[in-house]
Amino acid sequence: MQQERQDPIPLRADAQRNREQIIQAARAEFLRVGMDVPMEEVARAAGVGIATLYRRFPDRSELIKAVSLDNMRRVVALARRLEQDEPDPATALRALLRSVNDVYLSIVMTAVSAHAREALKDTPEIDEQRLEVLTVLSRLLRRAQDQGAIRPDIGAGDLILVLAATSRLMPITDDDLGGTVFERLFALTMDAFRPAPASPLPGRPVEYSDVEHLRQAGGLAIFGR
Amino acid sequence: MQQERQDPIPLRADAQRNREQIIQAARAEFLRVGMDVPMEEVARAAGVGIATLYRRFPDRSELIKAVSLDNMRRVVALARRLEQDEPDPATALRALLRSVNDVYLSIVMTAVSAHAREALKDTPEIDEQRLEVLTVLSRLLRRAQDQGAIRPDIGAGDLILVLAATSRLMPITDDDLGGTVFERLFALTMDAFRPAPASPLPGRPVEYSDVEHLRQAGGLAIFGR
DNA sequence: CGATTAGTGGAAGGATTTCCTCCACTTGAC
DNA sequence: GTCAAGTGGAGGAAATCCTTCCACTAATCG
Repeated sequence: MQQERQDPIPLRADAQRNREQIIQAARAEFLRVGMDVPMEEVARAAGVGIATLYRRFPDRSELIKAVSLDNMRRVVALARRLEQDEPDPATALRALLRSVNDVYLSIVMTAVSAHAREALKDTPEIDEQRLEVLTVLSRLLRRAQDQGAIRPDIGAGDLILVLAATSRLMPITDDDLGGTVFERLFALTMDAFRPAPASPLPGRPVEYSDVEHLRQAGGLAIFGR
Repeated sequence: MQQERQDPIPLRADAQRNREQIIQAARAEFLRVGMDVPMEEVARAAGVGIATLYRRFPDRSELIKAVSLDNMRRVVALARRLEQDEPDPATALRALLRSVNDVYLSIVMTAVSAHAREALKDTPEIDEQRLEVLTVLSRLLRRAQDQGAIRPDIGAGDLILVLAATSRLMPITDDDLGGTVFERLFALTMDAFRPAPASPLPGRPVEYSDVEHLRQAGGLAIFGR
């Protein structure tokens, strides 16, 4: 489960460390700039040379694939763990959404960026895992709504789109202020979902299929480019 | 006030029309892609040739300047009108925030993008107008809080950052679904600001100076690049 | 500790994107 | 109808980005 590959020549210790640093840096840069961030910026952020990056990931597609899979696995693991261990659906949902960026990367970014779509074209595992996350998310949402902890007039699509927007507020540096600000804004955003809404929302709850539809039409700025 | 310049040779009718189309298209592309969007994409979106764009705006800086000024003027006009005509501060504030993108472009984007900072370096009017918008925004917020219409534990900076994130949800095409979805998500976001918060927010209210500070540190993803 | 070989960084050439100018053609204004 | 302002798009210059190559470094193993 936790194993890396079948059993190719294991990486040397330093190479393994670099590989992980690259994935982590790439993830951050993808979120900060986009999936079209220059490879050299990724290398610099990871503190390695450009050649090291290319040796490990022969082209951008491979890097995107590795980052996406790594991210997906983390989200799915978290989602499963939460659904199993946390009896209160509202708490579980909030904890899941708390890793906004993972969820955003998992559900939206891998489905939106042209680079990502190309890179992940022949990787069905991605779609499976995305579906898994979506399923858990929807289930938690419904249960939280059933027991009155979340306003009833929203759908999973609403949640995802708000998340997608909020992910832009993720702190990049280790700056203290940045961390605090994110905590505040996340809490603030969550407050929008509490029950007894101030006013009914226009239209009907947005589902994930609507998000898909919007993406195909390039309907929202967040799907730009 | 409404006059275009001192009195250079007035543009021919079709040229004037094209100029306006270009500004409008550039604004949309800036929001969709960023201030580094290729000039040709702007031209295409405006339905004009690349040469026409360059004839009207000799380089990117001029275009950014024109778009920013146009946008600023609209926001300032709206802000003044609202403060004068709308007695209820909460309603006025909401109406102002309703043009998320104008406000976002005015306050954040012109202060963040490297291109924009370079282009607007010697245009003090921009800073004046931004200050004007900020002043009205802060005043409306405080008044709305004083009369209990908005939760007391937020500052203008919180508002601006949430706006900045929400602007990513702006509809791009004329798609009906996109419009509705934006309305929903805007209403949802506003609901986060209603009084009697579910839980107190961590930290202290974020002011605009904090936003500036964060920008300089590149502290949030939204300031990326 | 020394040999071996996977691993590394950065320079550099090639490919691609983007900028911007030029000019033959079109169209509004008078 | 004249003509100057205006237009589109081709194409060269410039910048950006991708990728390879190779001399050098440092884990690993005996």
